[in-house]
Amino acid sequence: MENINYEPLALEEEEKNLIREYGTVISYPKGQIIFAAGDTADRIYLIEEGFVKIYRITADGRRVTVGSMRSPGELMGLAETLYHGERTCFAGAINDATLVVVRKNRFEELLEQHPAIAIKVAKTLGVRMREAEAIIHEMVCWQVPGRLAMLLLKMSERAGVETEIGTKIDLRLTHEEIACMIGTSRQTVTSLLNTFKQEKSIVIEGREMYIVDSEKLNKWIV
Amino acid sequence: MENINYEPLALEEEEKNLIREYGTVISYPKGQIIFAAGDTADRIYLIEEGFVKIYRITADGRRVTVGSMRSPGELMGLAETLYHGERTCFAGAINDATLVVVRKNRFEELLEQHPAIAIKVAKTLGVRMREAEAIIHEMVCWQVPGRLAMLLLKMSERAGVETEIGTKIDLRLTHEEIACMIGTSRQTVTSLLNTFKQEKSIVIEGREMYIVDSEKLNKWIV
DNA sequence: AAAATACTGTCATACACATGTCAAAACATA
DNA sequence: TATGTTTTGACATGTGTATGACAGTATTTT
Repeated sequence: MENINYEPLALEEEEKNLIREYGTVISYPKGQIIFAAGDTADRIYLIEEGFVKIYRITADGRRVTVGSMRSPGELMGLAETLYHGERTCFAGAINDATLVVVRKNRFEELLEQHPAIAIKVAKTLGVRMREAEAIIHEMVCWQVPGRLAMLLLKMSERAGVETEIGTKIDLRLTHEEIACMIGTSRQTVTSLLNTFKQEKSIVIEGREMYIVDSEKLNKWIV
Repeated sequence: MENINYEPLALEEEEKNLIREYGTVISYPKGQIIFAAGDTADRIYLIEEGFVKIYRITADGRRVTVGSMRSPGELMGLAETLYHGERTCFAGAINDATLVVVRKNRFEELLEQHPAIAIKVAKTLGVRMREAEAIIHEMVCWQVPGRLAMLLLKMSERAGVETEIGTKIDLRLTHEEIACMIGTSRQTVTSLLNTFKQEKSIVIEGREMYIVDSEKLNKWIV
């Protein structure tokens, strides 16, 4: 198995400071929608705290999480702001979140005055492209168990906290939400998580989850 | 149905000329591999003539076309060259192709000296991100007939030539290749194309294909 | 603390599509 | 033109996973 791993291209502290200078801080409570499809894409965001999911809603009301999840330190809302002018997806705070918001014209000034940031933005989008391509690849080639195992591993890497029991993922996602991320049904997620629990590769306590045996999870990824 | 359409963000003629100055022209015959997974990503390409497909190969030898197809006037090979240093996918000439090749360090000079190009590159990647997200969305939500219909419509838009019969798509793709693009099996493509042929939304002559009724095709896209 | 809501577990049924196989047709090469 | 190779067409079988339904269990809200 290819285990390509693009650690999210981190911004340098000085780059973040530049962005902070150009923007203002806003807080969003858990569950709040940060932007919605159809909104004018006139601003970009730097995540200071919290996790954000990017998703679409289909004509028949189904949710699909495209492009996984954005973590603290990452920029978001770049693509449409740079080009299209209108959001094509939703962004929602998975938990309480603090973001730096930079308005489009300010952001453009920033890019023009600091070409290094423009290049960084291009690099970031490059990495995300590859991530998105990897997801397409997974959707086509892997079955649901593999996709779920991969999601858990990715989440533990990005949002995991080491504990005695194992890596704790404290995102409090419902099975429904997980299903949207990997393109399957809620019931399938339920039964697969139980399978993983039985083979002792994960431990679930309430809605907290611990990855205890990533090797075993890896075996599901064909 | 949402019919988001990101026409590939075209480069201005003067921008292309700049890129041409920084690179050299190379021709590839039909079928030739332009770069392969694992290659060092030390150059980017501007397509002058011909179409190029971007694909991956799985551990078990299956091909998956991620991110559709690149057309004349488009840049390719950006993402990894900007960041990662190693190709994660293959690029193959669908038909005879002519490309301008720019080596990485020359490209970086170009970006630094012409911030407008850097911003354009970021925009291009932004558009492709959205395209990739749209594909993920389609993979999750749509069934195979819808995905095939959409592929045909996209191809007619990007590589189509108007004729008396209808829009001609002269890419000479095999059913196998089409299957890789939409994540299905060769047999399913064969039988679906026959269905489309019977309902007279497409006409097939040899390996040339004509879209004669895009409305009917659109109906397959749920 | 009670009531309402949202989430999880489990089953039975259905079906879209993969897979395997084989023959016919088209294409490429000698 | 003849011959090997690739592509297409057709069908029969198998399976992963969706869907729906309902009971039990957590979480919120009142």
